[in-house]
This record gives sequence, structure tokens and C-alpha cells, in this order.
Amino acid sequence: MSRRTFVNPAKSPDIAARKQPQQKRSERLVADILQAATRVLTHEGAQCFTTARVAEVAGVSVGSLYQYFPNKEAILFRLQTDEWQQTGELLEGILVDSTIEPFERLRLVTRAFFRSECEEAAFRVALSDAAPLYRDAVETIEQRASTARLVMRFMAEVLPDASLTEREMAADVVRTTLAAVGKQVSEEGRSQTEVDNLAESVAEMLCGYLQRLRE
Amino acid sequence: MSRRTFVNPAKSPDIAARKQPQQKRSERLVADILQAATRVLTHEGAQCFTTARVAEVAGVSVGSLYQYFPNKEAILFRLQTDEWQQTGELLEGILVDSTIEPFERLRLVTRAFFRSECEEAAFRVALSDAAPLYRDAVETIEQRASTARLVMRFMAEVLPDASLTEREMAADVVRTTLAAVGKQVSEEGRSQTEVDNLAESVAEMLCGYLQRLRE
DNA sequence: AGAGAATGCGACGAACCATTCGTATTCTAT
DNA sequence: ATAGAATACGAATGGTTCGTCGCATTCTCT
Repeated sequence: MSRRTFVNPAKSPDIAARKQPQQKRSERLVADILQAATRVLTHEGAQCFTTARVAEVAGVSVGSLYQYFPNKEAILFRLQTDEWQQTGELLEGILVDSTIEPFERLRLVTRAFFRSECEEAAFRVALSDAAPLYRDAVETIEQRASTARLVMRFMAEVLPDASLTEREMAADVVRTTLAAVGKQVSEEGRSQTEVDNLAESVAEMLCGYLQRLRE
Repeated sequence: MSRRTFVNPAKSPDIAARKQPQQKRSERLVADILQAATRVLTHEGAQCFTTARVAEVAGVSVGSLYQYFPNKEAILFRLQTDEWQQTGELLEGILVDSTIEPFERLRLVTRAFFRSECEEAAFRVALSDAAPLYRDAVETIEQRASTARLVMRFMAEVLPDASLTEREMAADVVRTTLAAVGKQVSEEGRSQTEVDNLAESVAEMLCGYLQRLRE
């Protein structure tokens, strides 16, 4: 007999908003809750992330919280998707900006990404501690696919003569390395300058890798 | 007023064994508990990792469990340190084996490490889900330092003419990339062949990076 | 054999926390 | 102004889980 609803990595959680805010006060309430949730995670950690605590910090009652979020996880998932959104925009803003030389773009993206990971380290670590891995959630897959498309556009520029599979391989390596080392950076809690140095080296490594594929 | 014993990344938990097993049955009991803990994490996930469940699977009572582990976290921490130990041995066994050409060693290590991450993915993911990040635990720092030493020995061979700081930088990049991408691999739940391909590419990237540093 | 130490047991106490629901307040539209 | 909808409240509920404690069993050593 199985003892649990979900055993390993979670599917998309049940996050359908219970009610859409219609008046201004409730819109503000939702915003307050999300902000409070971020604050609690960042400053008090995953352990303190309880509905009661979030409501308290937001200055609302638990009941109100449950008017707009069906459960605690819905709040976490919302924070997570907002985060993905933001990261996607960061990538998009730099990686395909054709006014900049491609390898320089890669350097810029690496540095910007690592820096953002580093700045919000406490928040990100707490979030990934409080929320399960949404490994099979549609939003996760969507996010990854969207990033993959972006990186492939970049590869088309950088490796114009490579075959599709070669480009895909390269895109995978670059995407995975950036994501992985970025996450590592926030988990290890390095200082800003350490992170900048690491970003420089990693970018150089990635550029070198692509350069060699061109020959 | 602080609401929690530990707010963010945990220090070394209080894991002093309550009692050392003296008779054979209690030695076996401890072994059974650790094995059961691994089974529960691997097959039922972090959510099911309760002292009651672990004791049940181990075929012992909760009371007995608490004879040798002061609390639940002590079990997790023990699993974590065992894991670190094993990874360290894997590295040590290959990276400084002077009968093999250095770059080949790096390739072998990468593949072996990624494969082990991949094989035990469920366990590792569940473990890092159930346990906090022991970012500042002495054992963590020790482990990282020991790995760093190992990689530095490797760098001394590969970059004999480089300055100390150059070697350190290179060691950091290699170590961080391997650790980070390895973790990513288990989190993303890739297939064995995908992982082997990725390992090949990453190893190539790392070798290329070191090669360029030599010139 | 048998005394005393070591080990094993599992019901139980206590704390914690997600979520509900009946009531109170505020807003909107007529 | 007022009805009725939307919003806000928070004490109470119910379930879960950690860790303890007193008693039972097994082992060791003489």
C-alpha cells in the first residue's frame, strides 16, 4: 500500500487560484502575500515558511491568504515561476542582442546570471529548500524548452556550419553548465568578487569550447 | 525575536551518537537503520522519511532507533557524509592514478562521477530534499578542502608552468563545474546515454580549457 | 545459573502546522 | 441608503510527526 500522494519529484501542483482578485484591496492583498513570502524565505528560511507566518508578515489573516491561494505550495510555485520568468528575460535580453559580438554576449550573460544568483542566494536556497523539485511540471518543461530555443538561436549564429545535432549538443552543454554552476554559486554562498572571477573563467571555458567546435 | 533554532543554512547538526553499539546485534541494528533510511529515501521519497517509517522498514522500533541516533537529522547527516566519503574515494581512485594520461583521467572521472550521480539520482535528490544544506558544517568544509587538494595535485601535473593562483583558479573551475553539473544531472533525471554524452562533452570542454591555459 | 548491563520495544505526550468555516467588515451598484 | 456581493478575519479542527519513558527481553561474564 502506497503511503503517499506523490512519491518523488512533483508534478504541477494544484495551484488553480481559488478566486481572482476583483477589487483593489484584494489585488493588493495578493501582492502583499507574495512579498511577505519572499521576505520570510529570504530572512527567516524555509523552516519558518508557514502560512501563519507569511500571513502575519503580510499583515493579513490566514483566512484571507486561503481566499486566493488554494494551499501553501501554490505560493511557493508562484514564486518559483516568477523566478523562472525573470531569468528567462535576463537571458533573452542579452543572448540574442545582435549589436554585441556573440562571445561577448555569452560572457555578459554568464556574469549577469551568476551575479543574480549570488545576490538572491538566500532566497533561492530557501525556495528550493521549501518547494519540491517540480521536475515534471509542465511549467518546468516549458521553461526549459524556451531556454533551449533561445540558446539554439545563439548556436545558429555561432556555429553556422555545424549539423543540427552538433548544435543541440553544444546548446545542451552550455545551458546545463550555466544553470548548474549558477545554482552551485548560490548554494555555496560565495562572495561577489569570487563569483565574478568564476564567471569570467566559466565564460572563457564555454567560449573556448565553442571556438574549438568551429574548427 | 527569532522564531527558529537555525534560520538559514545549517551548521553541523547535533549528531553525537547517543550510544556506541557494543554488542553485535546493535551494530547490525545501526546498519539496518542506515540501509532502511536509504531505501525509504530512494523508493518513497523525502516526504516518507519519518523516524517511524525508517524504523518500520528496518524492522526495529522507534525507541531502538533513538538509542543510537539522537534525532532524525543525525541519520540524514550520516547518509550525507557517507556519500561524500564515497565520492571522494571515486575521485581519488582515478584523478591521481599516474599510469593514465592526465586528460584521459579527467574524462574517466567525469564519466564515472556523472554515472554515479545518475544511478543514484532518486536517492540523492531525496536526500538533498530531506536534509538541509550543511553549508557551514565542518564536515562540508573538510570535504571541499580535501577535494580541492586532490584537484590541485592534478593541476600540478597538468599545468606545471602555471602560477599558484592560476592553478587555483583552474582547480576551482574544474571542481565547481563537475560538482554542479553532476548535481544537475541527478536533478534533471536524464537517461544513462544522455548522461554519457553530456559527460563526454563536458570532459572535452574541461580538457580544452586546461589545454588553452597551458599555452 | 543468575545478576546486572545492554538492548529492544511501542504507546503516548506534546508541539507544530495546514486548512476550514462561521462571522464581521467593506465595497459596489442601484 | 441599502442590499447583496466581495473581502477579511482568526479561533478551532484535525492530522502528522518527533522524541521519551517505563517496561520487557537478550546478552555477558562470573
